[in-house]
Amino acid sequence: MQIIDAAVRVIMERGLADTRISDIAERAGVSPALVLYYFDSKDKVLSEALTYANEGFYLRISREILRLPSAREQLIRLIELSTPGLDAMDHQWDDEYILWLELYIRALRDPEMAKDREALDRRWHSVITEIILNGQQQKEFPEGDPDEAALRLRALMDGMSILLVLRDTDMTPERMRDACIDYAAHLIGFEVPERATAKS
Amino acid sequence: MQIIDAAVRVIMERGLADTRISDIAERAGVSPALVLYYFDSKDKVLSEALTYANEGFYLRISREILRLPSAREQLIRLIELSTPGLDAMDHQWDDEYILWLELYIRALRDPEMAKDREALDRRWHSVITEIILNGQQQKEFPEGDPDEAALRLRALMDGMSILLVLRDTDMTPERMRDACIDYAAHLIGFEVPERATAKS
Amino acid sequence: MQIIDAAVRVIMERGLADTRISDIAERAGVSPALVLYYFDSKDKVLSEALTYANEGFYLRISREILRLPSAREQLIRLIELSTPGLDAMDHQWDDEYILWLELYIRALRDPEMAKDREALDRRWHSVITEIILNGQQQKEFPEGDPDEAALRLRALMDGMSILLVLRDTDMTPERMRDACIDYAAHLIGFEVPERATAKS
Amino acid sequence: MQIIDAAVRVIMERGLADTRISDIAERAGVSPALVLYYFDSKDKVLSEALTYANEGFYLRISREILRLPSAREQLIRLIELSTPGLDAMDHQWDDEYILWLELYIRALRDPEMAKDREALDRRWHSVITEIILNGQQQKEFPEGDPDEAALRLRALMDGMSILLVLRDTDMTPERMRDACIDYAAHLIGFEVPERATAKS
DNA sequence: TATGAATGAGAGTTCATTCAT
DNA sequence: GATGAATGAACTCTCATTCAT
Repeated sequence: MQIIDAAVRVIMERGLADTRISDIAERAGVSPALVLYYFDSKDKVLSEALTYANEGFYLRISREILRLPSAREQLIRLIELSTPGLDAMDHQWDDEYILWLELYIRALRDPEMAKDREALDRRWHSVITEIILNGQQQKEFPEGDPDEAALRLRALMDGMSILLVLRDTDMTPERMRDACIDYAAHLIGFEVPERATAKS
Repeated sequence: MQIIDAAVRVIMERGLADTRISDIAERAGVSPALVLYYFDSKDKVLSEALTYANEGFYLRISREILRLPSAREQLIRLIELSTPGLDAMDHQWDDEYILWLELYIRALRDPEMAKDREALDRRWHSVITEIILNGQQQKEFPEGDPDEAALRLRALMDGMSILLVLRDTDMTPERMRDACIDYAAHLIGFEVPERATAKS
Repeated sequence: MQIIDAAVRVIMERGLADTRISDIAERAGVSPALVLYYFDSKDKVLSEALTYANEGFYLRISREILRLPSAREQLIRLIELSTPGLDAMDHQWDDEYILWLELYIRALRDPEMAKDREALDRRWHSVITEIILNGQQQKEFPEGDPDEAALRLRALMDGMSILLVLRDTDMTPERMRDACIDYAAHLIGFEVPERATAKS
Repeated sequence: MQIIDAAVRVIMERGLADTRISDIAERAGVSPALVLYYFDSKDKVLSEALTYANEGFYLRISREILRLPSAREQLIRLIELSTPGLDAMDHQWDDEYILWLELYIRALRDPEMAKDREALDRRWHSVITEIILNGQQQKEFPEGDPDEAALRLRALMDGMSILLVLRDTDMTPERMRDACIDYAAHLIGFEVPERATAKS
């Protein structure tokens, strides 16, 4: 929706804490009162915006990954799509990871948000375990604990994404991609393709 | 100082965005006006509190690590000390990682904070590279790129710390410790000690 | 009408000052916009509701009183019907006196309402004086000033009704009835019937 | 205090429901924020203003009455002082009865206020019963139930005060005074002094 | 007739900051 | 140093009212 979209943009720009209802309204081209007409309170707008954005992220990734034939390719593509600033085509979402960070911070104190956070993380987690499990069943990957692998891989991806959205001078999208692919290969037990390592 | 200490506590409890000058004053047992008498503005109090806390974290870790004889032990201890909730002795600092998160969020939009963040991260980074370099020079570790290893290890530690302070149901301090030690061993090339892997 | 009825109920429950158009609409099962379609403004709805309710009170009382043969019985019945909570049969109107109070308050500052208030009071006053006059003409009552008697009796009834709707612990419907009948008897000069005094 | 005083005036003028914090602030010559600095919320200001005003009323009356030698004179003076607009000397308090009305209305729905209302009424009630009891003990008045007399007298005074503050065309301060004195004489059993009846 | 969408005008409240003492 | 008093600037939220459909 128009308002939720505006909210997502504003949160990315100003941060959750500095987002005012009037910012969202202005961005959406409506009056502040209308924002509260649809969502009953500021908190509700922000919550819905956050979950909506994560929903979108999840859908975008799932859709593209399901097309790929092998589990290894799926995993690599998932890493690439999760790497802010890697794909030249759609830079609109480079800073989407900021929303995750904001969600995390808010989840620290807001129990409602904590539940949302856990649910979203769990879904994200199962996207990864599904791929691994699939690869193991197709004998593409060796035996192993998919949950442990996914947990570790997710954590590395998280830690690196943070550095990227922070524009850390030492971190680049390529470095993140390569590190994550290497780690995934190590954890799950598959060969790193040539191209990826070449750039590192 | 009394006020800065109070500020750190309050930020941990309420979050950066929800911390009021009066909260800090109340915690420190002084009047709100006095807080602004010493620090000229709210932003200054918060900044100083954040860097002060990180300073403390850095000192506490450095001090303990320098005592240890081997690089491997230093690295493992560094990981353990960085793992929220692992050491039973001093739970006061379990949630200190929250401060890093808050600092990251603020660094996204506040250039001043961004500089502080980069400086602190750089110092933290060099603590790790120093250990690795040392180990390599002592022939304890094989040759390798200490920067790349440190960057990757730091990212995994960050990603896992987040889950711990978020009280994620799937994550435990032991899991974090083991995963990070495994990863460090893999990246740098040393043997994982028995005890650590046993619990994983 | 449906909307006016709803308005009366809502005013009794929430008070004049806290009654919102949307409350009335909700109670009437229509949209807030429709309320303003029929009545042009919030003030108009409230005014009409107030006068409508008083109209109803007046009609209910007049109808029942005119059936009674003697002036004394009429007066006693009028007192009983005006006593909140006395008649077990129709408790729906127990708190109707609240509407008078609200009307009084509003009449303090709203000249339009002040006129309505005076008109309603005047009609109520003449209901009483008519009864007294009638009784005097029928030689049922001795000579006297019906206006003075009515004014005084009304005031006592008002003062006691307030305590009843306030659920004052010292006041009961029976106490009010007996006191008012006693006073009427004293003012106008008739005998208090046995039953009434027995309970006092 | 300055602010409470201002609040009392504003409530008298605008009514409880229409009194804004900014009205009170303006009247007191301070900023709206200061009003909330001393009283934590609008409700608190209004409550305190109401009880403070009633307190003042009670004190003013008590002080003057205690000087008088006989119970009858005390009672008559109490009635006179309670009659809005009667005493030419201090017209500042003529409309103070408005505050009681507002308090009553609010007490209908606000349990906190309901308690205050009952307490204030009870104190007012005992002022009257004390006088009656005293008169009976001094053999100035015959035997009788002081509570019943006080309840009835209070109700008449209330009912008539309302008409006076409403500026009802039929009601005058003198009429109220005479009616109340007559009623008191009748209830308690004393002689009405010449002067009072002369004017009626 | 009936309504959902939309808005403008406030209102209370919060809070960093200033200043006299 | 230290504080209470005081304020201005926001900001969220409420609500009567309007209007297109």
